[in-house]
Amino acid sequence: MSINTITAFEPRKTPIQARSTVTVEAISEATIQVLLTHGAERLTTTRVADRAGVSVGTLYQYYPNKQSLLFAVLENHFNKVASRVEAACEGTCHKALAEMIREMVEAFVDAKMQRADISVALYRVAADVGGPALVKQVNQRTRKAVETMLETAPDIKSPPDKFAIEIMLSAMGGAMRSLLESGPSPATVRKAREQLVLLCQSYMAAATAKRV
Amino acid sequence: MSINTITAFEPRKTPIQARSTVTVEAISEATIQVLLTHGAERLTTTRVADRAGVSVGTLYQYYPNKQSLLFAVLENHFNKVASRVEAACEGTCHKALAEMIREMVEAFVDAKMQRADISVALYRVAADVGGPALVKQVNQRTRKAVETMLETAPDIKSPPDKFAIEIMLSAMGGAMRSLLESGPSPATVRKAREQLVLLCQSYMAAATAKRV
DNA sequence: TCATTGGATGAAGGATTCTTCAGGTTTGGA
DNA sequence: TCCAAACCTGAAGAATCCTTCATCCAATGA
Repeated sequence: MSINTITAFEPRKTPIQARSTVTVEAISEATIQVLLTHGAERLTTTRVADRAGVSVGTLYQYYPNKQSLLFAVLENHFNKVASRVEAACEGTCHKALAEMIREMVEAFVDAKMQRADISVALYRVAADVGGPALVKQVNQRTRKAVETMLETAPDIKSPPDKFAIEIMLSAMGGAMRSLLESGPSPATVRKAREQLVLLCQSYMAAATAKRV
Repeated sequence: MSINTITAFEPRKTPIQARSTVTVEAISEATIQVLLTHGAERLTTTRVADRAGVSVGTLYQYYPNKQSLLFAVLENHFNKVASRVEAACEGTCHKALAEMIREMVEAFVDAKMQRADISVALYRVAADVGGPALVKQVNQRTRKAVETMLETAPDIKSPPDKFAIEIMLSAMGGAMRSLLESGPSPATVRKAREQLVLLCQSYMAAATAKRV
C-alpha cells in the first residue's frame, strides 16, 4: 500500500516550457498561502488555482489529485531542510562534539526559519498526506548524516546509539514545531536556538558517555 | 476570535440521564476509532454516529458541530495526560533533580502509552481544531507544575529558565509523537522512555548549571 | 508558414458532507 | 398510571468539493 500510495502521489506531467514552470511554482506557493489564510479544512483545489491565477484544470494537469499537491509541497520543504542539515554535518567533520552539534542544530533552526510560514502551513496537513512516513524517511536520512559526522569526532569514546540520535532529532523537531506554531519573535527564536543547541549537546554528551 | 472559537466549541447540552452519558462516551470513543480506521479526512459525523450506534441527530444534540466534537476529545485527552504529569510532579518534591525529572518523564510517557491509539488518532486532527493553542495552554500548565517541583530540589543552585522548561516539554512531546506515530514495539517504548529521561535530565542539569 | 505538441480553460457531473427538525420513544417522578 | 422532560431518529435541504473533458490558445521547429 505504501508503494501504491506514493505512486498515486506522483505528478502527472513535468513542466517543459518556461511558462508551465512558472505555473507549477505559482500553484505551490498558492497552496501554502491558502493553507495559511484558510486552513487545511478549507483548502480547495479551486481556491488554490484561483490564488495561483490559473484554472482548476491546469492544476489537475500537474497533480492527479489534491493529496498529491499537498504531498509534493510537503516533500519539497522537508528535502530542503534535510539538505541544509546534511550540508552542515558534512562541513563540520573532525571538530569537537559540542561544535558539531551546534552547527547541526543551528542549520536546522535556520532552515526552518527561512520560511517559517511554510513550516507552519505544512504542520496542518502533514497528518493527512503521509506526513509521518515522510518525517520518518527524512529523519532516517538526517540521522545517517549525523551519524557519520559523529564518527569523526575526536573527543568521543564510543559513538552514540542510533536510537539516541533519532530521539534527539525528533525532540529537536518537536520543540521547533511548538516554537513555530506560537509565532515567536526574533528574540525568542534566538533564545530557542541557543537552548536547542544546549539540549542536544548535553544529551549527546550524556549518551556517548553512558555507553560502555 | 479566540474566545469566539472556544465558545463555539462548547457542548450543546449536558447528559442528565444515564443512557445519554453512555451515548456521549460512545460517540467519543467512536470518534477515535473512525479517526484511526478512516483518517481525519474521512471523519464524518454520520460515520461517527454509525460507529457509536446512534443517529447523527443524537450527535448534534451534544456537539454543535463537527469541530466541537473533535476539540472535546482532544481536550479531554490532553487534560488527562497533564493531570498525570502534575501528580507526578507533586509527588516528587524535595528529591534530587535527576529523580524528579525521571518521575516526570516516565509519568508522561506512561500516560501517553496508556491509550496510544488516542494519541495517534488525535495527532491527525489537532491542527484543524485549535490544537496548537490547546497544546500551548496545557504546556503552560505543565510547566508550572514542573517549575514548582524544581524549586524544591535540594541539589540545584539556581532554578532553570521558564523558557528552558518549555523547550524541554515540547521536545519531550515531539519525540513522543514521532515514537507513537511509528507504531513502536513495547521494547522500543522502554528504550525510548529511558532515553527521554536521559535527554531531559542532562538538559536540565546543563540549564541549571549554566545560569549564574 | 504551418502543423504538432504543450498548456490553459471552466462549466458541469457525480459524490459527499454538515446540519436541521418534525416527530417518535424512553425515563423518572408525582 | 400518567405526563413532562430527556432522548433519539433519519430523511432531506443546502452547500461544497473533487475531478473530468471538450475546446481553445501558445510555442516550437521544420
